[in-house]
Amino acid sequence: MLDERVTPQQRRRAATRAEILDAAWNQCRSGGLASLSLRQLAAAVGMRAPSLYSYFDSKDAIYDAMFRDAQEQLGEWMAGVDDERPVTREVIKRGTRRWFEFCVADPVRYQLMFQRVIPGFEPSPESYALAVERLDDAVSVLRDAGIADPARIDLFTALITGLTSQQISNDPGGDRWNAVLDDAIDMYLDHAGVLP
Amino acid sequence: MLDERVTPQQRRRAATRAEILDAAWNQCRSGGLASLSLRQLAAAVGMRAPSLYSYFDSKDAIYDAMFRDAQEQLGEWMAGVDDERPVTREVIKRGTRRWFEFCVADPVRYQLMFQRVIPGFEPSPESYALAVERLDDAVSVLRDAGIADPARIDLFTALITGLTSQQISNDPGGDRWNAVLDDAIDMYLDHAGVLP
DNA sequence: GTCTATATGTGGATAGAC
DNA sequence: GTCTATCCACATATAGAC
Repeated sequence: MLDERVTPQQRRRAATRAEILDAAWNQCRSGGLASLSLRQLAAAVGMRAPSLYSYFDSKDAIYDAMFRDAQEQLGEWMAGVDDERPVTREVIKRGTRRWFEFCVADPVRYQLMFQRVIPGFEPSPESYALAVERLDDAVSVLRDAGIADPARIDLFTALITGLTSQQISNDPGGDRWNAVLDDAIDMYLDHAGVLP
Repeated sequence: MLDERVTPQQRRRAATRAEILDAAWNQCRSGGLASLSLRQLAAAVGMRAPSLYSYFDSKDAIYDAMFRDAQEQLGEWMAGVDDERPVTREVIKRGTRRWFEFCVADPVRYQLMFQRVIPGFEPSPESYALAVERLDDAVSVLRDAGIADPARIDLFTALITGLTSQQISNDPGGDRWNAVLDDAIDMYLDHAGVLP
């Protein structure tokens, strides 16, 4: 933060990195997360494979950048949604639906964010911190709804991730579990005895 | 079924196949599903890689045999548990806990059975039929508990798989979500309005 | 600084000798 | 059935041209 000037070289470099990331997403969407190949990726942006190492230290660094990218997308997607107060049933349903939409819109992104699918890959602490922020937003909504018991919060995360991953795995493109979302929230809140 | 005699050669072959499968499970458990390497696998059973092709048509065929193996293990594990009648809350909780135990006991097995993690791999129709049988058992329990609405059943599968995968992903070896299981079943059955 | 060219070791898979 | 030899694609890393 000592020097915020951005040289043209840095701009160019960032643009190329973004282009590479974009191509990486496309490749993963069409063939699965693990199908990412540096040769094909380089070809997609008009390079040879070794040149990618000028922009990313390793293949895992690319995955990490994608992870971070996804978390930032989620942050923007949820902006303003988890802030609504007072918390009502409709607020919780709206937030959950919005999160659900984000996840089913891109199964590969969901895999990268929430499942450990790439053998050696773990997100860096900086990238992971973004994920923790999003979880904290959700926890804060539940707290303001009157739910503070950690076990009750664990039940919530299990319920929502279960609905989401079932939708992605067993009815991609459909809405079988989307149709159950509101009912699931009512079930949960009734059981918790809040927001009557 | 026209000729059920088993020659010594067939016995030997089946034994070797079983030995290969066992080694494959061990390799995946230590390095993740995707880490399976035919060279290492062959070495583990005292062969060279190409010899494996005498027993399995491809690497995916090995995954398929593992998938089938896992489904058969689940069938044995659940034998007698999903048959108890009349269905009470305790019966459902017991069945769910047993299924949960099976899943968390071997995360790699769970990944293979319920998540699509291997890029090209899909279970063969014959192997997948075993998975459908297990699901049918659970559905039959719910039906006999008075739950027939497909949407309600979808809610159940989402709830249980959510609890299980959260346990495996976020608290491996612990019992955070196991501790919520019974509460989750009560929540679900209360909401469904059955088995008061 | 960024690229091309190259080297090493890995992987799945096949052909053909025995 | 099992092996050797081989092929092709891959990730990773380094040397050197520009």
